[in-house]
Amino acid sequence: MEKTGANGVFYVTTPIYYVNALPHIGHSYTTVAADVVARYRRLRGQRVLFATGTDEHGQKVFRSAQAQGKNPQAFVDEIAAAYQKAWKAFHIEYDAFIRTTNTTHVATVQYVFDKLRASGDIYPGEYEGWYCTACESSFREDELRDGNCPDCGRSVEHASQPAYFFRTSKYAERILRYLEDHPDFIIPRSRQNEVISFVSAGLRDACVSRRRTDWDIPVPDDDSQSIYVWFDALINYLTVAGYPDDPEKFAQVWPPDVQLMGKDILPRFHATLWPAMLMALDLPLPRQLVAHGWWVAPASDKTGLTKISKSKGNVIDPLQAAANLAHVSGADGDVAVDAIRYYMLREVTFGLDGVFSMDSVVDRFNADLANDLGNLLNRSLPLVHRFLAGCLPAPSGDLELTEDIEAARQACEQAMDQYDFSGALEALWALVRRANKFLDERAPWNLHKAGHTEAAGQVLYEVADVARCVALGIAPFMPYVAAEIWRQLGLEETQETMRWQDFAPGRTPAHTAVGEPRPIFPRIDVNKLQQAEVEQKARQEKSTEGLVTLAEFARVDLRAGKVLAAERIPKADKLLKLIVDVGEDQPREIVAGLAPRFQPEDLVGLTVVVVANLEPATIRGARSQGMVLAAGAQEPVAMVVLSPDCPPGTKVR
RNA sequence: GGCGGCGUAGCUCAGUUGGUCAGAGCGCGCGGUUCAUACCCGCGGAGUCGGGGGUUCAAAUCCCUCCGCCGCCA
Repeated sequence: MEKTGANGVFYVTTPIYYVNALPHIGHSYTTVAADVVARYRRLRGQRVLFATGTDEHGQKVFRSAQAQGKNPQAFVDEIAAAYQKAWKAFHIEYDAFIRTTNTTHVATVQYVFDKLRASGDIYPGEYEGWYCTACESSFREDELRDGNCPDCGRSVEHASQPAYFFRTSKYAERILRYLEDHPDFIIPRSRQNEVISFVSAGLRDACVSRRRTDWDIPVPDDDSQSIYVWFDALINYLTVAGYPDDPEKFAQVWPPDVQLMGKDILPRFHATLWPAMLMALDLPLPRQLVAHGWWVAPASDKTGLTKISKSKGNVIDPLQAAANLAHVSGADGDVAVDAIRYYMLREVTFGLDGVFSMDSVVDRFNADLANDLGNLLNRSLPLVHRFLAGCLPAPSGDLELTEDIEAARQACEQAMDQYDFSGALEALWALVRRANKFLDERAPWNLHKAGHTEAAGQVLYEVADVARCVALGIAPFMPYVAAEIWRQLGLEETQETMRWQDFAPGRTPAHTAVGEPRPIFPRIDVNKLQQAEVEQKARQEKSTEGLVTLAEFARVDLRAGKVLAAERIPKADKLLKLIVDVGEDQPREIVAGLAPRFQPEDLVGLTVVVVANLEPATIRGARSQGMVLAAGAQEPVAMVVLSPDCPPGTKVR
């Protein structure tokens, strides 16, 4: 059952993304990383199956469609198309885009369910608990927080009904043993340790069905039940591989070589439920699971980092960042997209959280791409035209950069094997720097002046040779840029000609006629950039004295919030501390100067209007994460109150 | 509350089993160079390796403790 060498397909997956929302930076990050892996493996000559897709079932999707007055299929079609469009813009080349509403997938899910029910791993039981429709998750009584969903804080529905369970518990021991026998199963190691302790605490059987609804996969032969969305979703990896109807394909593809994901869906799903399902099906487990961290926005108040979320108004759109980068640098749009791909994988060690800021994007672009790599080409290729009539010589004698090239390739391979993308890029840049230094040391311009044009030619050959190798190395990360470098070197840049095995010294064909050098990464003048920003700001402020634009007003995130609790702040006459549910994971703490007019008990239960993206502040030792609207110029006179049926989190505008 | 991790140059971070381990990149300063996108190359760190204590001939690296931060679980 183990796929092998010649026929083996390198199978890499991203999770399938829930269509309740449009693609955001987290999705992009995972998918870009998977694309880098896929491209790297293709470059190495391996057959690759790179699968991504969309997770389209569930009540939440159904309700979102309804809310927009669309039928659910049209709704999911639209969002799936949005994902595909985004991936295209990101230069992502997947081999399969799986949608859970595909009939083949539905059939696979039902097949698996049926098979496991027949084997006894899925058994009927009684579901007792609390269900959060927003999270599609059920909780035991003791897991609730203040009677609400522990994940999102929303209210939960009591549910007691027949349901099917999967015997996760039966496989806990085996999973634990597997983890211990395969120390590299989960990357990074720290996550593996977390999972080990998670599993050591024991696993509960998972409820894998729900009361039948209109937008999910029915349990075979039981119309009263439908299949739990996570159970449905995980099976996508099997569907893509051809399970169970295409055994030939399946034999070549299974198991996945690597499954990439955000750290949030590792322990409960991919590292436990998923392996247990595979064990129950008697299928091999994926070779490796790789969990990455979050991108966070720079904190405005220096108190730490803030997770990116719409409510905080700090959403980062990498495609927008690419557009901005193209604008401020004058770089080609495709180069800018590649530069953002480079940035995301170079800036932060894969696995850790990172700060995404335009400042650091500009820094990376200038320092790494424009100065180091771009300038290497730009200072060497013109010399080939000037001294050598545009034609590289044949290499002769010992190539001086041989060891540097080989060391870079090895370091790069090793890093890529461990999904250490920043390490791989670092290794390549050591080679870039070495080549820049080599040019300085050998000064071909001086050699030429002194009449040693042949020697100058050898130096330029070696530099071009390094550029060619570096282009191979960065090709998985910056496919457009790599091809452009090859074009400028006068090489044919096709999938057949660009091969990893040619990441070796002396493989640049003799007498290659180099192309026209053209700066790929136009350097950004940071001073001008800052000046432009300052001027623009000044202009804006001046022209709009006393008035706010619609866009400015739209920056104020007003939302309905339900006051869960209120209390006086000791030794403060005017302040009350409110706990307000604004429809997020956690209710917020808000300090408000309402005490002169209101008693805490006047406020509890009210649905008020909250400024959700106000800069947080610490007032009298309490952390205030927002502001509630009230009438009254100085002292509060009346609260701005919404009708009680308005759900917390509803946008107010 | 339980388990685990982190706190190293202005910034972001590397530092396997204790002994060239006090480092890299960025930024900054100086110098060189001028082929190049004011670039590149070289040189420059008086950093108590969070505080304190301990083990050792020797600790950023092991142990204890305190402070701060984070993750998973409850």
